[in-house]
Amino acid sequence: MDMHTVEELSKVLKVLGDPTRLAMLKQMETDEQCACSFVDCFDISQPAISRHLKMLRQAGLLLERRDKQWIHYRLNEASPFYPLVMELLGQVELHDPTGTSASTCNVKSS
Amino acid sequence: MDMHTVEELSKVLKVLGDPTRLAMLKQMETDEQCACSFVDCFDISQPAISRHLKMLRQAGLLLERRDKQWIHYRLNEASPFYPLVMELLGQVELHDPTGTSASTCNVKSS
DNA sequence: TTTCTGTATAACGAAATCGTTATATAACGT
DNA sequence: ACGTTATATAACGATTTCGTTATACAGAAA
Repeated sequence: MDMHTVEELSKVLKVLGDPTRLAMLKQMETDEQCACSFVDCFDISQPAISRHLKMLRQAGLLLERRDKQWIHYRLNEASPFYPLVMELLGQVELHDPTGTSASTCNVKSS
Repeated sequence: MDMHTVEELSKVLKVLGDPTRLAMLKQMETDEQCACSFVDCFDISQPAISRHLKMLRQAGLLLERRDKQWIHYRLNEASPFYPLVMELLGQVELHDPTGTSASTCNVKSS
């Protein structure tokens, strides 16, 4: 098991401690996601989504792949926090992650 | 394994996402701690310590035991987040949790 | 009762957070 | 070139966070 300093770990937990970001990560649990899918899925503006993605990226939790004009994000399996993130996501219920999801959100299937 | 909603989990992660609170929890990992020991251990004021403890209590993570004028806090093993907290604490390095600990902090032993 | 120690709360300020709208940039299609 | 779509950044405001100092409360001891 990898060990972390209090500073490192608390920084990551702070990033995870937002319902929108946590729900975004949940959507990336199994597949990569296009940034635009988050815009459809959450009832916040596209710039707000973009900033959340930036925070997740800066925490080292995400990798991106550009395909034409779309940018696909996925979990960074090489992050020292990847095991932790996966375990947390495993404890997150599906359906309507934030109560803010639009009807097109692919996480809400029930 | 217990499951949590995104809302619940993100709320707890937010509480955990502060270096002082995470270090406080680390000190309670094995033993209960008197509130005053945190005051000695961190370079912030007593009221600041008190507010951090209140947040941890309100998140359901702590239980308290009054003994004369001292209040001893310990992890709430009945919290649905207790297993998660313990696992996180297991990934936290000891020594000088925040870089802010005073020389009397009992966590820094090396 | 007064005093001391331990803890909590009130009131305040600086900085961070998280949303918005407006605008810029990148890549595609016509 | 131009318009459209996808994404990022800038600028701003409301709210939250986290520290402080001052004060209140609780219990012990003189």
